[in-house]
Amino acid sequence: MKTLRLTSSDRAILLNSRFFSRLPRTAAEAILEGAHVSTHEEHDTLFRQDDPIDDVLVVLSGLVRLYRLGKDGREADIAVFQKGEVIGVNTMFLDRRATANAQAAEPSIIARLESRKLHQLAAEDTGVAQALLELLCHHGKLTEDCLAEDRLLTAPQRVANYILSHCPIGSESFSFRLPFQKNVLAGKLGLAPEALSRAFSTLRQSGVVVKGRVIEIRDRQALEQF
Amino acid sequence: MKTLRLTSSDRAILLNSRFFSRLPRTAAEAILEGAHVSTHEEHDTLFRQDDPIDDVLVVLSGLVRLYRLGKDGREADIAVFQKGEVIGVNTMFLDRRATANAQAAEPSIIARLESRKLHQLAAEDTGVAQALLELLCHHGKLTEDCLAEDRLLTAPQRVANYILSHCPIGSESFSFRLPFQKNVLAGKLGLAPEALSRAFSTLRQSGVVVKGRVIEIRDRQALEQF
DNA sequence: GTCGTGAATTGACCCGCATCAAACAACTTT
DNA sequence: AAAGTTGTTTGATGCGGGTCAATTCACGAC
Repeated sequence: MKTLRLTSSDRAILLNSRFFSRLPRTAAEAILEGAHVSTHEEHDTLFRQDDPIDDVLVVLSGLVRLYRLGKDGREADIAVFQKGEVIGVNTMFLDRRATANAQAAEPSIIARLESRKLHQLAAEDTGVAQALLELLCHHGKLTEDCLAEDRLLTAPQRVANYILSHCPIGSESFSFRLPFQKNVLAGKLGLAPEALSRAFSTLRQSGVVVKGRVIEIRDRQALEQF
Repeated sequence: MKTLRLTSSDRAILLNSRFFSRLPRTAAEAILEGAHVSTHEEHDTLFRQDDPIDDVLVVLSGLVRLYRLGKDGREADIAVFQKGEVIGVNTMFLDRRATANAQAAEPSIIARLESRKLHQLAAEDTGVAQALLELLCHHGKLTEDCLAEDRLLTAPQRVANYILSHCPIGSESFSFRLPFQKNVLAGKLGLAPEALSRAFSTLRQSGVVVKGRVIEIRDRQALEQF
């Protein structure tokens, strides 16, 4: 891993991200001031549970998995972050210690923002605070969704849900490419890879065709009522 | 359900709550201005998923269960709120629609704060925003904890965890009274009531004695390593 | 105290998914 | 083309916990 300054394309990615685009421009600039960039290989650990955290991370490219460890060493994914998503805001307002482990799930480029500075800006500028509030609410909702899905849905239902969430409204049949390995998807859905595979083959009878990373949906209705 | 103004003891409960105590005093006063109170019987519904929400709720007494419904009518608890806890902040910064159902799990008294006003105060006063940020981070962490527990721990382990979280540090044996029905605890832990019961009887061999709502712990060590 | 009602427990059974092992497939490497 | 390497699928098996039914228990009303 090496640390660099931001390139102009890095800046562009950041400024277009969901979070930055809600930030007052001056604040966005101020935060970018102290930003650095690091590159990581697959399986690199970005931080570990209970580590003291001084930076907020933003994924510029690649994929980051956030997970907790059980006593027996098993891993439970809490969240998966893609390009433009922000990691570690929670930490900033708690005790500054990570509540989970973060690991690159593919080769990744990560922007690191000083959380002290961001925290301070939030204390000075309600626009910044507002953006953070929206970000946290959004994260919170995703986690809640996840929890509810775990408790209410079977494996094929979760997968059907995931597929539908990638389906443009109105279209009856369509196809898309998984944004990451099935491995990672399984973790995100709280499944073992084998269970994901079996779920896909169950869904075949509802018009889901899987070819490598490409998912094709032939009958949206059937999926919805699964 | 009937709606009233705040009594002075209501005010006291609010001002001592985790959230209000972090609020600038003037802001706290301002919010209390427009506050109302409602009383509810057990099983009363406070709001339903997708309902438009105009108030943030604070539990003055009793207990509120937040849950989602599955297609088949099964319920999955997202969170349980006790005295002094705040419900519906997420909603305020999203699309103002409830992401879950809320129901009184026992006879309850609820304070209702105008979320418009709170939102506005947050936009004017970074102190208010700060308090909200901390609140959201805290909620977020609890939900994450829940998700991780669901995925990593068996029923007896979750129960052991719950018990330990109520154990004052340092004491080797102690006892406490469950703050709500086992029913509710089961839901909170993502278990059927029967599973909770079985978990308790599994833990008996580790020195846990259950008498009605009172839990007695004889051997903390044994619990921790479960 | 007795009674009655809802909560909690226990037993029997079954389903979903984790786990382990092995076969396959898609890519690299040589 | 052959041999790894890594990701994915398939099969066999076992455990955890959900569900249904039947008691038993706890607690408030009387």
